[in-house]
Amino acid sequence: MEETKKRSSTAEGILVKEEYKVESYIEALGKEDQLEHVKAKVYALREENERLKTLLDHATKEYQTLKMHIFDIVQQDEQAKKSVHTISSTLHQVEEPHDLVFLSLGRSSSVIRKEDASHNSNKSREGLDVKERLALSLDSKFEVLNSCQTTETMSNPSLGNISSDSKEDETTEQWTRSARNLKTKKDEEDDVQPQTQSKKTRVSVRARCDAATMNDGCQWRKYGQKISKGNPCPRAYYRCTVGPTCPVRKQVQRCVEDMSILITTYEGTHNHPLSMSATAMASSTSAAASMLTSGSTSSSRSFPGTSLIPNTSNNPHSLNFNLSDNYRSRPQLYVPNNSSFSSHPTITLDLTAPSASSCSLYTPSQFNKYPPANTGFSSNSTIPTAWNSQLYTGYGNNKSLIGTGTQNQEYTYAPNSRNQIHPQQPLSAENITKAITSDPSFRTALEAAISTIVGGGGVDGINPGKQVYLNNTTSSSLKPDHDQQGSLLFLSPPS
DNA sequence: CGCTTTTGACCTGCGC
DNA sequence: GCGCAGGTCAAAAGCG
Repeated sequence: MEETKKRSSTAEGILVKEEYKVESYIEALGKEDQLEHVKAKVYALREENERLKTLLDHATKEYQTLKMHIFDIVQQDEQAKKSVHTISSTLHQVEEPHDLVFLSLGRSSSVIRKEDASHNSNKSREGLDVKERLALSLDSKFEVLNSCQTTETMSNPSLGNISSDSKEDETTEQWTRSARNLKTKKDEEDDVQPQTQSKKTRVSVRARCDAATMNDGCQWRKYGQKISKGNPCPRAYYRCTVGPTCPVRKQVQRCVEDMSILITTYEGTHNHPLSMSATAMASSTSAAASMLTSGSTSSSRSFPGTSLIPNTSNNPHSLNFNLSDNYRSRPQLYVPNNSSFSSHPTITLDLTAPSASSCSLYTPSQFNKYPPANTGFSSNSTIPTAWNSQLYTGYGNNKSLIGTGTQNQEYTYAPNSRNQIHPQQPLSAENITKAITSDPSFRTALEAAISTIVGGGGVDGINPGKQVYLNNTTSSSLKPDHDQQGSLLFLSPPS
């Protein structure tokens, strides 16, 4: 910026000198026929001067705007940390709260402006001349349960008791034990071991793909294939072959409802460096898995969860998704509690959901009721094209879900015309928020997603000049229309 | 020849 | 204990 200013002032000085020289020259010659020619030259020089001034002004404005955005991001990053405490304190005040976590990513100028009135963090954005914005927000909303919810909650020890970490830990442990249905002592010992835990936690990615498998940047070797019940399409089992001892495996199966949808389930932790594209996928899935594991276990206990990224590497390129028009759709996170997930908590990133202005939640019975949608994720795609994903996580018998969409109106809940809540959530907002805010890999993934969007100027529909906001706020709301509590991880779509 | 894929057998967990 | 389903193993086949 300073350099630009210097160059501009230098140019101005040169112009003034040249003007002076020319005028002197005219005087000396005294030739009228040359006067017009020289005047035109001077005029042209003045115009050039004006253009340079305009350029300088523009550059200065852009510089100020960028400064504001950096400030915004830093501010919201701080608020993200504060929100954990806010959520915690709110939970202490509200008995059996109904929690709602928002996580938005996408161009969302209108969304942001609508919520500006209630979100302090957005105040600084007022008056900014921004045509397009990328918004990444992390909001938490809490709801007081109605009587039905309370009954439901009381029947399930894993719900509601989130007023303190210790209580949460205790109830989560109770629920976990219940879900495991009196597992053996050996299993309990395994729970302490991170690797075992990570092995049990899975991240599933639903995406449209014509090829047999998604090209996620890793090398895989097929080691088995099975026809699973209820799906005529065989399920293929792959093992990571990048590292000789890499324990990561994935299952690939076509969706029975829509054969164009490929469901890829990852399990395990890479113990070797990954390519950038593989790291992108690994980080996103790892982050999702970390969320799941953070929400399902004691906060005092830490384990890596299903980390698909190498243990030893940083992942600055995580979530390196290619974006198409589908990026306008919000990623959706689901917590299915199918019985099949009881021993394998699974998060599903659904990259097939269409763009939606409101959100829906899904029960496991609705798990397959996805409407056809275009994600642009094809056999040629290296990475899913958009944060157009839905994330399911599943625990035991507690049917729950985190998600958004429009597909299932009967589950629609929209306190803000876009929010919905779903019954029987084993994950509390506190857990999710904790997980998100405390998990560096998730932050890394989101940040990388943003940088990808911003940096990927050539991607379809993406304006390289768009700006990014991190929005992390907390608010409260009542949701009396729902009879069960739930958590919603909401990645709002761009407007 | 080496690697990958295929495929039937085997193992394990869970529900009845 | 039995049957079922999911998951894994490993030998055989295929491929470049």
